[in-house]
Amino acid sequence: MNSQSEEDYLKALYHLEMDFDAVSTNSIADYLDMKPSSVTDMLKKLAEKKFINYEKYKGTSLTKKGRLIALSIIRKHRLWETFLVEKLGFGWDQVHIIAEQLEHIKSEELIENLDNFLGNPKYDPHGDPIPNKDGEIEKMNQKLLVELKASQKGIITGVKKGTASLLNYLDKEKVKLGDSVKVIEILEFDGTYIVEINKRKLTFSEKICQNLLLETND
Amino acid sequence: MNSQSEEDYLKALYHLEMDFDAVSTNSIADYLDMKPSSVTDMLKKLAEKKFINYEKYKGTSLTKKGRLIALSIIRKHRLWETFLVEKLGFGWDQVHIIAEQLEHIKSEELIENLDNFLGNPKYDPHGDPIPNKDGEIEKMNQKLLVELKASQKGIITGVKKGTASLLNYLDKEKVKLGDSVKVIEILEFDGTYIVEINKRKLTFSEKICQNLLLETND
DNA sequence: CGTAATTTTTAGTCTTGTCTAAAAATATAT
DNA sequence: ATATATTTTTAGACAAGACTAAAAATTACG
Repeated sequence: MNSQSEEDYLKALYHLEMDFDAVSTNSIADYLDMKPSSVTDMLKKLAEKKFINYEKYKGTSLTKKGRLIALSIIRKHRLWETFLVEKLGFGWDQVHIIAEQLEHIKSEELIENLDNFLGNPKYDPHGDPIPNKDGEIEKMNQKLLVELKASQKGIITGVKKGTASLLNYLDKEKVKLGDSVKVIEILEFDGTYIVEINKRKLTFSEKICQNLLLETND
Repeated sequence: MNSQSEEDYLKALYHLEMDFDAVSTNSIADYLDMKPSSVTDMLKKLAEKKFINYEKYKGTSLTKKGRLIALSIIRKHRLWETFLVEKLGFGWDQVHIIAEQLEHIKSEELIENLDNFLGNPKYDPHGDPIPNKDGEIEKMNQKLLVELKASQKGIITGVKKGTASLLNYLDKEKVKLGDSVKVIEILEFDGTYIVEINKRKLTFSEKICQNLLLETND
């Protein structure tokens, strides 16, 4: 049985691996709001249990075993969020903190029954996909940024043919493939998109949005 | 904010106070399956926080403040049990362990929304009363079926402690908590009760009648 | 290339909540 | 009423998981 703390670390690792290739000790510490020394201690423990590949000073990554545990926590989190919004009438912005607690409840049967009760939803109220009990996540679709509406999210996968120069522009703006994009606002006047990437607000013209490819989940 | 462990102690105190007047250190240790020395440590801490009245070697009792916390945990426990049985299809006997985890989730709003979602139930699936948010427990006119005379009525609220197997029997007979019971006839010879439940006539042995709890209106 | 800055790890401390072993207080029984 | 048994508390240890401060490794820069 894994502790709540171990589960939090594995979940953090999973989320950080989406954004960065090698996950550094400091980035985990930032993410979990803890000191790097505490992180090092836990990484040793998780490596001992074969949940992560860890080499001193070299960063870390989840093993298959570790990833499955992370996905099972994410599954629980997103199912509980769905429950809180769909059944208990919470707003989608209120549920995260409560789900952070509920995700650690230990019972296979509970989560399967909850899943059925909710009608086996594929996405949570934030639009994030819910892993199935084998840790599989529905493959996402590719879309242009211009097809997204406010508050929707995607991951940058590339640019349309013949627009290689766009990549240079993105590079200059420190935007990389794999970066996560969230639409904050779309200006009605000229179709300009205001988006958030890596915690920074950026403004994209309509032309850019017509050429930027994203992976989304619907 | 109280720790899970503190909450477990307060809940134990509450249950033990029902059965015994003075709650001894050893009885708490037995109840929680811990060593008496650990209990002493925690009692000091709880006394410090004014949750209990504690005098060395003299036993302990809940303060008003402590009792309210205990009741709020019991409220959560029983609401979650109701949810698990009514909504997720768990059996009566499976829900206790899961509810022991769920009862420690911190969120006032969660429990109020859950209460409403469940239709503000007054009794949990075991027939135990659910305290309201002010810690008040509806005084029950709880009787055993065997105390009723012919033509009297009641609502099934549960079974006596230690007779969980009776629940299975009732289940098999399609009798649920909340069902209304009317005594049709009591056989003088062996005390067998003939009752009507859901428009069906059923026969209960005297032993069953001695263990079946009902809510009556007198 | 070598020094400075940054990142990561080590070493040692602290808190919470448990334990064991032994001492102290209380209860029981002749 | 005193010796014995039981209960309760104290004292000290330990594990988990966090922290601080300092050392070591890595990275970045002039």
